[in-house]
Amino acid sequence: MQSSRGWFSFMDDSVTETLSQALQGTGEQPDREPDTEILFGNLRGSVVGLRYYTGVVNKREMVSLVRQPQNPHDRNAVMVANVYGSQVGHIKRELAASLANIMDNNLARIDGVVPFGATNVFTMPVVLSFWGTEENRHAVVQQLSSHGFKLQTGSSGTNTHAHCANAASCVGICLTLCLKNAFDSLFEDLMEDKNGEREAAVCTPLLPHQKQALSWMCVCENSVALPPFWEDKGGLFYNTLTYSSVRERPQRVRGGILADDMGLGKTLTTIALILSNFHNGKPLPLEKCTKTSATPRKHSLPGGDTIICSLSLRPVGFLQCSNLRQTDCIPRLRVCENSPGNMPAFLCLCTCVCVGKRAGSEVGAAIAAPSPSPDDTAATTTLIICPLSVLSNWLDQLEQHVRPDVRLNVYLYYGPERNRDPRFLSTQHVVLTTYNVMTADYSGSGGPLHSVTWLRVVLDEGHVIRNPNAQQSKAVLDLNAHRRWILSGTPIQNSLKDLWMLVAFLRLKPFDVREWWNRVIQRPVTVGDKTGLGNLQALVRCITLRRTKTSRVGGRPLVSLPKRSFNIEEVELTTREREEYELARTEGRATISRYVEEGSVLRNYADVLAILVRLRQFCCHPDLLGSTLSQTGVVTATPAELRERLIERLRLVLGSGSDEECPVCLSSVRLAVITHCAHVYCRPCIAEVLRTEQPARCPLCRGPIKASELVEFPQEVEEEAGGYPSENWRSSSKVDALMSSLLRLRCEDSSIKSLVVSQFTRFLSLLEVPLREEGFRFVRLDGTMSQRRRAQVIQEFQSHSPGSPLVMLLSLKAGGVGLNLTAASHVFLMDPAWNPAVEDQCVDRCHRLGQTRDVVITKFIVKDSVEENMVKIQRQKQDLVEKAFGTNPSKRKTSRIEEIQALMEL
DNA sequence: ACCGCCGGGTGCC
DNA sequence: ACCGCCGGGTGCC
Repeated sequence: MQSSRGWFSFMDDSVTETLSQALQGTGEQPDREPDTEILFGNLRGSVVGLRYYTGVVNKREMVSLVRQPQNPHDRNAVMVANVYGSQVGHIKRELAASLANIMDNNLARIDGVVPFGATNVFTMPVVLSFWGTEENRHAVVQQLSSHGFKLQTGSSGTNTHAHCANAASCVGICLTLCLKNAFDSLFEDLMEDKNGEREAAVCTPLLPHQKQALSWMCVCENSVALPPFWEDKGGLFYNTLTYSSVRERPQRVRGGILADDMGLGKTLTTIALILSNFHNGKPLPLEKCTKTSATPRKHSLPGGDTIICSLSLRPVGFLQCSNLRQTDCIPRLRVCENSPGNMPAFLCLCTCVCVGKRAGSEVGAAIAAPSPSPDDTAATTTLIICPLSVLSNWLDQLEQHVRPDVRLNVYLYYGPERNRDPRFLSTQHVVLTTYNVMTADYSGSGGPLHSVTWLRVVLDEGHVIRNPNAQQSKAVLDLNAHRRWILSGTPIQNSLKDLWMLVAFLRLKPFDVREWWNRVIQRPVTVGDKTGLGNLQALVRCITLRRTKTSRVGGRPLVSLPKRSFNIEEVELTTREREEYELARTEGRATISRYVEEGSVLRNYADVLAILVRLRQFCCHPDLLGSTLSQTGVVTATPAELRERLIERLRLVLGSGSDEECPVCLSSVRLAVITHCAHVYCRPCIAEVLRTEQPARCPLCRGPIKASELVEFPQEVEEEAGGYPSENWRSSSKVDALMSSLLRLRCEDSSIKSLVVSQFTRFLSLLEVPLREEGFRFVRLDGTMSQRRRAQVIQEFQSHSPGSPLVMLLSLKAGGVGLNLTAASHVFLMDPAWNPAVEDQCVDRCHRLGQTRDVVITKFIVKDSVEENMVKIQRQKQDLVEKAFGTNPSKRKTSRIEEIQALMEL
């Protein structure tokens, strides 16, 4: 198995290099980032005053330098500390004077390593490495030499420099593309070293991979294993990366990152964990309800705060606990065989997972508490923090998966009337709240949630805390808990930097301190150091469990989803529509072919795009064009006016919900910006180009571009209010096609729900009219809606009650990846997208765990139109993406022009 | 610190 | 002796 050989050993150099580049990320970097730094050189200095301090270091141990401007003896003082932050000594005065200047002016970052002499009594040597940007190199060298110090610039320094420059130059090409691959590789094979599924023989309603996850989570919570890179060296604990050692056993908080793809049941697994792994590996003791609550188990979404609160304290469910019989140290699930028939799945899970060093055969007392005991047994409550949008999902799942005749106290800490008494909160089994509420309470310090010592804190969608400067991140770090979990389908979104916050939250020593993370992991990986990559992999491996939908457990797919079938339904335009369409197409063709002849397609890209969008809109409904594109006869205008108009036109194109693709990353544009040459990119992608190319040129047309000239698009374009009054409304061939499908479906089986998807939100508005006329209950979900409204709509749609909506009008890109629309089993894609992946993603919202019916996808394509050509191009697209690694920008440029020609049949 | 530095004691060999 | 040399006291910033 590859994993046993080190995960990257099978890759050749170029792949590794690409990977490390990918991991650098693309986001803007506000503060000084290690990514762009180069090594100026090294300098030997000495640490003095050792005898006055307690901090000790090992041979080769890394140390940090800390300025002490307030030192009464010398305002230039530079303190030397070990990995744990204990002071070792000071930098000798003369050198400190020079370093202070460099540090105070941010000219370089200085790393220290004690090469030998670590046991000296009075002074010890230290090798200082100076890192910074090229423009500061001279100043640093100057500053040092003016004090009589000379940097040693070994060959290693220049190598690193060359590597960085090289890496930077090709970063822009495939970044977002290989980012996904890179992260998947990072998490690849993580299962191999995890505990296998323990209970394959037992038929339990937890799916195998969920049992596996539960088992893994229990091990993480109960195990006393050292964090990665630590060794027990006879009483001392030694870190093999920083060479530091400590007397007390280093411990990360028990927990980790459950990074399974969405839809694999992270929520359910977490609920199982809460119920099954309480103190000392025993299940959560729950009192039985004598009478089952007769109150309706329905609750509303967090729409009205007060309603929520009134619902907040209620028995959610039940877990029957049998006596624990623990045989050995293997985690063990036992399942009630005589569970009542109507019990949902997991409720039958009735004993526990227990991990102990070596347990006797007796129940209870004989279970060896993992030593040393990790939990203050006074802590009993699990705090779950999630985005507001999934709050209701947690309530649903708790309700659904916990047996109704047992009392699990779940308190929804939300709304103005929430009970802020920490004593009350700590008597609950589960407290559920949102990041916003938690952050608002905290406001810099304290708050009720920070007054409780939690047994466990669970961060749902934990990637939301990836920005360490965000208030919610700070608040989260300050919570007191014995065990900490991060649930996230996308633990790393943009770059390796994202991982630091998660590591810090898990208190993975010593990486919870940014400096050590940067020095030991992030910088080495960024400059393409293979050892660094290996260390990163080892680190991730030990705190993360990640499976994707395509992962397999024991040779079987993780989840078996219902079948899905895919139809293309060709739509014939009426004679009248055809005439109008051909008119527009002929006109567009003439314009574009002129551009092609002139070789100016890319320079007139905005115009070309507008023509295409117009034709695509026409295929849906002639009224979609609206008055927006009344451009005829190019009146002479100043270049500035022209530019302004082009930008305006593109704004319309993007605002219409059309799915434009970024030429750099070949994915849908994210955080769209437009250059003054009218080409649209993701902001991070073009930022990378601007950073690495001097002078920067537009990747498409090679025209000069400037950061200051980038124009941003509004994230959400506000839709003009008001639907289309039925009087002025007319139908179109495509609308008719949809309506006849919907009517037929309703006739066959009135419980089938459908998603109707379009890129054009205006088209969705048009569709409301016939839906209403035919008496369909429907809801609508698009990007302009507030989170709260979205949640309401989803809840309404997902409901199985008789009057619930049968149709959801969905804008193609609305909603995050977490969207769960399993109530629908039919998907109607009204218009083709540039990027087939976006369509797949959309279909996945109903074709996912929880879907019970076969999913039927229908794509309406107007025959003999631009849409048909788009479908052809979509098929070729996948190839292009796969080849993109080896493709240079100019090649991609030509393929883009070819694409447009193919669309227009030129 | 098995050093360097400081400053007092000392002064041919 | 306004030096050299010796040896004890001393020691981060």
